Amino acid sequence: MPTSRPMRADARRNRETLLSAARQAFLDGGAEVHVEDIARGAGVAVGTLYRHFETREALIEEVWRSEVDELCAAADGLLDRFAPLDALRRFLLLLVDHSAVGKGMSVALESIMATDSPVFDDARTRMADALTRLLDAGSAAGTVRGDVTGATLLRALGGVCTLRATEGWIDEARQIAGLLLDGLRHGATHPA
Amino acid sequence: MPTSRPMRADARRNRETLLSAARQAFLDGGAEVHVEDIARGAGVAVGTLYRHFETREALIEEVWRSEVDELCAAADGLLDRFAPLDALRRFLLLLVDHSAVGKGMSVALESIMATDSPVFDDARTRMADALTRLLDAGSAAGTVRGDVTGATLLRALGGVCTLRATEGWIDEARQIAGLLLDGLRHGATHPA
Amino acid sequence: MPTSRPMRADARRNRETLLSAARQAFLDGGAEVHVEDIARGAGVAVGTLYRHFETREALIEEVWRSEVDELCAAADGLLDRFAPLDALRRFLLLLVDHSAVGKGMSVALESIMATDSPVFDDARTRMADALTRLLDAGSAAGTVRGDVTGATLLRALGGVCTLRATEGWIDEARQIAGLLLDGLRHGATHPA
Amino acid sequence: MPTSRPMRADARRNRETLLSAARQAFLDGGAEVHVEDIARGAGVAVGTLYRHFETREALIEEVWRSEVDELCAAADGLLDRFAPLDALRRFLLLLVDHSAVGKGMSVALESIMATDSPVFDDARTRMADALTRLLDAGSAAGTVRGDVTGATLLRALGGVCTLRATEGWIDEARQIAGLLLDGLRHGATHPA
DNA sequence: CATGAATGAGGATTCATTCAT
DNA sequence: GATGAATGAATCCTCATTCAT
Repeated sequence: MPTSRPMRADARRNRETLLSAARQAFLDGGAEVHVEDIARGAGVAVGTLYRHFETREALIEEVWRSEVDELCAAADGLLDRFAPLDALRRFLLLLVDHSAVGKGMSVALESIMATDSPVFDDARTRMADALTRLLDAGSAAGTVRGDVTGATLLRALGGVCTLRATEGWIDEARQIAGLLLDGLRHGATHPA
Repeated sequence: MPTSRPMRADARRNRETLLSAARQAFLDGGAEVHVEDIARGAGVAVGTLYRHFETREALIEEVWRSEVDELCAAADGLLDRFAPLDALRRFLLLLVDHSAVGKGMSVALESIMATDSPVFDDARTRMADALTRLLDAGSAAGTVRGDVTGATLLRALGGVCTLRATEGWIDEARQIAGLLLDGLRHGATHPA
Repeated sequence: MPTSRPMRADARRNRETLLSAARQAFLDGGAEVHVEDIARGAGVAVGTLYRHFETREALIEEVWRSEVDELCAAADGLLDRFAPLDALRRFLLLLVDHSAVGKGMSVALESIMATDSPVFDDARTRMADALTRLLDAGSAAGTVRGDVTGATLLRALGGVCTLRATEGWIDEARQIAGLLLDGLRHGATHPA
Repeated sequence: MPTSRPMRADARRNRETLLSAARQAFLDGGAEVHVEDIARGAGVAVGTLYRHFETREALIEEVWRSEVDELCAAADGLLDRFAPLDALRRFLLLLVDHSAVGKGMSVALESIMATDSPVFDDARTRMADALTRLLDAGSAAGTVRGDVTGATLLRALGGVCTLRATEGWIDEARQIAGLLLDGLRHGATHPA
């Protein structure tokens, strides 16, 4: 009886479905989603939800973790392939798109930033670190001002993701990203 | 609450105390404060709270309205006394200070932006309008780019106010305000 | 606003009713009574129960405490008025009657003895102390053997109270009390 | 479970293991053990548990039955080899030891006595009958008072078995057994 | 047969709101 | 008018039992 036998196929599927349902529920109804709703949204009973996630909080945390994982990886990937400023721009737009396709990032970001619960310390730190890497690269290249930290930019991104199915929000979000990018270029030593 | 009969002095005092207590409670405990706590904070019983405010939502709305009134008035006052770009800068810093002195603006803004509940439509619209007046003045003067709406800037301000007693958040908030301001100047026809 | 204004008449009445209902519920259904049942039994809603008692456990504890208070007081009263051995005999019979009139003592005793939860340490200790006083008096008078502690007698009393609406249980309980009493006299220095 | 086909060796082994695990679980955690825990303790999955026992209750009943079988057999064995009063004394001490060696008797007895569920009627009756045989023998020999029934003594034994890993409980249990024995001798026609 | 994932009724607790005092 | 006790729907979580793999 190995401690971690590979999860049964249907169980893994349910786990994924639950995570998706939770993401969707966050998008639809904000942060105070009810476990019953998530379960119903995934087409399973609450018991199943609790088999996969210790508590409501644990599920929420997991949703965030996966979102953050994805984004951090993207940030590093962009840095490998593009010039720093361009990587930064693309990352901000990625954030917008990420929110757009309903991946739940908007709520994630919002919660990560709006709370100081230790539960999200990790997510916050990793996001801030990813942003710091982008900013530092730009700063080293002289195309981004050097006095803004990843943590600060993370806060500033709130507006990009704080949206709720408003008409035309995508263009709005892109414009905000553009504003911040212009602001970051403003004091650079080698203005692009 | 018939307009005809003026409210008794103690009743009016209770009303004000309740509004203050609610503001303070929002600051201390986020948005999901309990009515009991607000009432206790005001030194009255829940029954008294309900005499003055139809529902919990009505009280919250009222708190927001007064915050927004104050800020909108400030925006117009600044426009009267300063050049548009300067007025905009001062307004952004005012927002930061407003949050700083515990006036509850941060939570207000957050809620106004993060919800699309019709309850806050009014507050949202008035805030956006105030910002639009500031932006339009700058745009007319050629010191602010002309393609950003008040509604968009309102969203972008989320990061300025989304803070929770973090060490050094004031400097962070000011820096974000600065970033946005620089971004807004970037495409202006007459760069300052 | 004095910290402890005397409780309103109807509130006090509800509190008492709830305690009675809880006692009755314990008698009827053992220790795993449901809060809803207790509340219904008292003719109030669960919310009222929770206004008076922090948690289910707190209510149970309170029931026990009042039962134990009553019995300990009785023990001391008997010692004042009767010779030690007689006081002991009367106390044991009192225990039987106490169970008989549905005061819930049986379940109380059972729970007190069958658990080592710190919640009941106090109740256990006070009961044991009361019994020790009775035994010591008898021992000093030479009518009760001197090597049995109150704690041990408390355990031995389990059988007196462990009963569930059996036909003829009162006589049975009295007989058990008699057996123990005879056992306690057996090694006395001055057999009665 | 048709009697016709003998149970497979591994199936029988699982059944035994489950009974042991249940006994142990009762000892460790009281009466409200969870089926999952029992199954885990036996190293099998719940499904296997349910293959062997219709319901949780059925398993519990089975545990009790085997305990009671063992004790009743012991009672009769003692009567064959010792004088009635001696047999009774030894039986009471056996009960103590039985509890001591973790055979689960304490919980069994407790449950048998503390419930009037028809589920345990059988166990209760057989235990009472065994005690009655011991008492009757003593009564016939004139060394035990004749007016106490096995059922009553069964109830009185509660205190002997109601124990939870208390320091020094064995001596306490033996002393209680001694008290009861002395009480039973007290009114005998031929006091020992 | 064994496994352990899924079910879902049931139970404890919270809190906005009402209403007797 | 003020008080704070009572209400009860709503929510999170548990666990005996079933059933697909």
